[in-house]
Amino acid sequence: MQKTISLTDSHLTELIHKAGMRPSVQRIAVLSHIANERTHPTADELYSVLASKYPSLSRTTVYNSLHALVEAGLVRELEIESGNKHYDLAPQPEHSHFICRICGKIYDMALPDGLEKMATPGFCIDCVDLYFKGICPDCNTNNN
Amino acid sequence: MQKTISLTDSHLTELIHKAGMRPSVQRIAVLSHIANERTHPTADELYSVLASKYPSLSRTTVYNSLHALVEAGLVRELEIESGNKHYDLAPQPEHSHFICRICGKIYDMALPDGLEKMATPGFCIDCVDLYFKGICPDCNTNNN
DNA sequence: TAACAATCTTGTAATGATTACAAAGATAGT
DNA sequence: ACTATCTTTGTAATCATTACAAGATTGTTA
Repeated sequence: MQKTISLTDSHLTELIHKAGMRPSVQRIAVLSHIANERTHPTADELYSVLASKYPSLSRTTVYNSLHALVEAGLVRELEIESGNKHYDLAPQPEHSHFICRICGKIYDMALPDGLEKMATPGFCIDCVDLYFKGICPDCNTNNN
Repeated sequence: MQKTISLTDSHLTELIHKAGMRPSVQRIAVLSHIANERTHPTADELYSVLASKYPSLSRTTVYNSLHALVEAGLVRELEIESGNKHYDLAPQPEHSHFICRICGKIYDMALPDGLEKMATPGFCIDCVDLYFKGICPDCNTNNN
């Protein structure tokens, strides 16, 4: 089992504040879920989970918060699943992602250094996304 | 200037036929455009271009053709741009892709061998997608 | 070559994620 | 407390994609 470090709300508040945004309850909730659950949720998954805790929460607010957090560089958008954007905490070691075709779960994977050197000279690279697709160990076991 | 090899319609017909599908005019047109123009078009771009040549063409047919061609392994779906699937010819050397944030053009790039070995043991990888984003040489020059 | 069955195409309607927008609510600084 | 600014909320719109059913085309068989 992997040890996870929980980011407290006051720490997240500080991060949001430093990014020049107001640390609203909703933004903290969104960022906290992404940072501490590490499930790479979609906007809709975030809404479903948080709506029970914050009954007045609007889907639009989740989208607004995500956009603001991405803009601030605190959150990163994953385009690993067609038609559904997933979100991951940004300030952490660079890594790649794997999505299981059966259960849909997204896992963190290693990312080799210097991949951007693969690019043809003359191109200015500011973002590298490496996505793997296949079957995860859990689903592989269950289907045997 | 890069030398391009044109795939004739009769060759594409054969490819489609071998894949167990009927080589309809529409499918050949879609595959031919993807194979010979190499612009990594979206479904909508394909529709716009081909509709002038085939006035009765339906958007649904473009989607149907793309699905069938992807299913057959002749065409590959790129998820490099959020909310817009792009399409590329599949049977060609493995490569990665770069999208320019300014002009939106997609370029082919190298792909290092053995990337799937990055994955954590126990995972079964059947697909590797490497995407770069940034500014292309053309747009870099024009903005200086 | 006529006829049947299977496969494709087409157009329209539906879906689902995301965005636009305007009004109501909350916050920070004076 | 006051005011300007920022944020949330709900509804309506958008846009790519999919579902579906009817009509057209093709391949096969006789």
